[in-house]
Formats: sequence, C-alpha cells, structure tokens
Amino acid sequence: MKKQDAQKKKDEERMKKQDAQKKKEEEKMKKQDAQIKKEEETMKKQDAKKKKEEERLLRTTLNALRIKMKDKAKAAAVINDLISDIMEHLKKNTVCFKDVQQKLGTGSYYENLKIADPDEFDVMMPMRVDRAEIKPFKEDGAFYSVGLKRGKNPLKRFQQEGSSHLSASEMLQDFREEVKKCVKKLKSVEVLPDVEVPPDVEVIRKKRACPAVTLLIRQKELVELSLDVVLCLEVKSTWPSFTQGGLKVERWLGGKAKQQFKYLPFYLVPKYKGCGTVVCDGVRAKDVWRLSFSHVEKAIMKNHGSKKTCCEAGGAKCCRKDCLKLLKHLLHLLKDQDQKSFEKICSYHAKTTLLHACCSRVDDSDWEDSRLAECFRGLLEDFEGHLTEQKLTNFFIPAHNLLSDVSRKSCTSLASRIREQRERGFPIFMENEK
DNA sequence: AGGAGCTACACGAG
DNA sequence: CTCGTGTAGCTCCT
Repeated sequence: MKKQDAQKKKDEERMKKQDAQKKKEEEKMKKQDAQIKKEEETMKKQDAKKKKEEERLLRTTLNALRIKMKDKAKAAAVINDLISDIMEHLKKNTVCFKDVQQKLGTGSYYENLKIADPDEFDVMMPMRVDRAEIKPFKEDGAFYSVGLKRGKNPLKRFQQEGSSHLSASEMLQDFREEVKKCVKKLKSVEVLPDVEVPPDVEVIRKKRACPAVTLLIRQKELVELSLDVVLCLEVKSTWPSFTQGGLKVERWLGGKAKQQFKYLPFYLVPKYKGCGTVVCDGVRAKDVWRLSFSHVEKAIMKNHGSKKTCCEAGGAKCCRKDCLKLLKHLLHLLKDQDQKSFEKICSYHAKTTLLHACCSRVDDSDWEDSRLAECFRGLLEDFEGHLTEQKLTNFFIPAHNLLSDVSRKSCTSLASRIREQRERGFPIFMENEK
C-alpha cells in the first residue's frame, strides 16, 4: 500500500510539475504576446508621430506660401492700372484690336492658387470671331486653323493671301507692336514732381511658341512683376469634336455642371511652333491656334466640391487646392535644384493632375481638410504615375498628351525625385522651412 | 460705366 | 483658437 501511495504521490507531483511547466509556458507566451503588442503599439505611436510631424510640416509650408495682403494690394494696383491702360489703348488707337472689350483673368493668381508672391499675372484679351471655320491641324486635336467666312471683320487683314486662314503669327506680332506702343506712351508721360515714380515696364523678347506678350514691371521695394497678356479668339459655338470624352466631371461635379461648362465659349490662342513650312492642308504651322479652356479651369477651381457648400462658410473645408499648391511648390523647388532637366514640366501639368485626381476621387470626404498629408501623397503618386508612363491627358482633349514633348529621361528622373521626397517625408520642405 | 453685394482669403484682436 | 474686419475680384444690377 505504501508503495502504491508513494507511486500516486509521485504521479501527482509529476502532474503538478507538468502543470506548472505548462503555466510557465503559457505565461511566457502571454509575455511574448504582450511584447509583440507593445512593439506594435510603439510602432503605431511612431507612425502616428511621423504622420503628425508630416502634417505639421505641410501646414507650415502652406503657411509660408500664403500671399501677404499688402503685397497683393500693391501688386494689384500696378497691374490693374497697366491692364486698363492697355485696353484703353487698344480701344482708342487700333482698328483690328478695338473689339477687345473685357479682360479675362486666368492662371493661378486669379484662381487663388498663387503661391509665395503675387508676381505673375495672366490676362487673356478675347476677340469675338463669329461664323469662323475651325479645322483641326494634325491629329491630337489641340491645334486648329481658323478661317473667316465672308463678311466684314477687322481681322480680315490677317488672312493669308488666297486663303481664309487667320495667321496667328502675324496677328500676335501686330498685337505685340500695339502693346509696345502703349508701354512707350506710358513711359513718355511727363512725371509730375509730386506724383509717384511710375513703374518701369519692359516688353520682353518673344519666346518661341509663346502666345503671350510678357511685360516685366520693376519697382523699388517690390518684387519684380510679370504680366502675360494673351490675345485670343473667342468662339461661341459647340466645342470641337476633339473635346468629346474629355472633361469627365459628371461623377465629381455633376452632369448639369458639365453641361453648363459646355455652353460656354471656347478660346484659341496663337500658339504655334516652328517656322512657316507648309505642314497640313496648305496651312502653315505658324498660322495655327491652340485651344484654351482656362475660363473653365477657373470656374472649376472656384466651384470644386461635389457638394455645393464645399469650402464655403457653412460647409466643410477640403484640401484640394492646398494639395495643388504643395505640388506646385515641390515642382518649383525641384526645378530650382535641377533647372535644365525639368524645364518643360510646368505648373499646368500639376493642375491637370489635380483635375484628373478629382475625377477619380470624387467625394468631398476623399479630400477632407484633416487628411491633407494622405491626399497630398495620393496626388504625388498620381503625378509620378503620369510621368513614368509619360502620359498626361489634356483634361479637355483626350487625344492630346501634355507630356509628348517632354523627354522620357526628364519624366522618369522627375518621377524618382518626387518619389524620393515622398518616401523620405519631404526633406526639401524642411530645408526651406525657416 | 459704376456700385452693391458676394466669395475667398489674410490678418489682427481677444 | 475663433471671430470680425479689410482687401481684391467677380457678378449682377441699375
């Protein structure tokens, strides 16, 4: 019996030992679990911290990009005076350009997207052309020849001999001369002793394939201002068929909004490249015009939410514009570092990327102000995608690739520079932070 | 043509 | 931080 008892005790003890062992192991496991959880939590915390840091960086960057009210007021006074002088001159002293009645402010300043300094202004001066014959020039649908039909029109003098085509180059040249005359006249005005020194205005040399007459305004104690005056044709008729399938804003802004945009006129700017060799249907390359929808871009930027109240006093604020501002800023900084290689990539590419992004992430909740960092990253990924594929469709003309003139090399190298910034938390913004 | 009233934004006060 | 105010630009109205 004793033996049996002893055996039992032994067994029991062994069992106890085993149990203890088990418990120990369980505890060990628990501890490990806890450890893992803890690690996960610290990772999460670190991530959150990183996110917060990044958010802060982006906000301070945006803050620094804000335009000062005083600068804006000073610049606007000068620019507006200059613009009304030019318009007056055109109305009173010219025959062919007297029909320019309104100014059409375009570009980032007038879209409230200008960053850092109010130093660049874009103004279009439209001339109505009625009953014009607009024919596409080459295949992508961005360039057109403009023919005038019979009837009186001060623009007739810009028609090519033996054809009805309006010569973009000649018209732009004459327009330049008129602007120059106006500037000269302004300079010759006698300066009264008690009047402020008038700003020094210079018409700068025409750049190749540039539709604008650029004026540089220098003033004491103020940044240099540049004013692009763009002569353009306003056509009040249905948009060219090449625009079909573009402006895909139905899901974002609604079908009605799209319809209303399509009721607006379209514009043609004298953007031609190359010399006067005959290229297509007897039309010379320097006589062609390029489509412009900057008035629609501006309207979209002003009314950019899927809800009407987006960014209004009562509604929720979104970060669409802020994301674009940041992208433009990043592009500027990268261009400054590496001037030559990214020369051909401009803020219009950034703007177009945002427009496309808004069409794929259509809800205002996709662009909540609180998600700035996340949204900005998304926009950058879009941009990198366009660059690596070397394909960025004109928002209004699906067959027109805005990157077709940019070299493969600069596309891929810019894409990797942007990716690098994104992955490293935008050190380029930190360097420029003060 | 000019001005009233609006929006979008900057900015300073509390 | 929120709020009111100022500024420029735009639309609509007379």
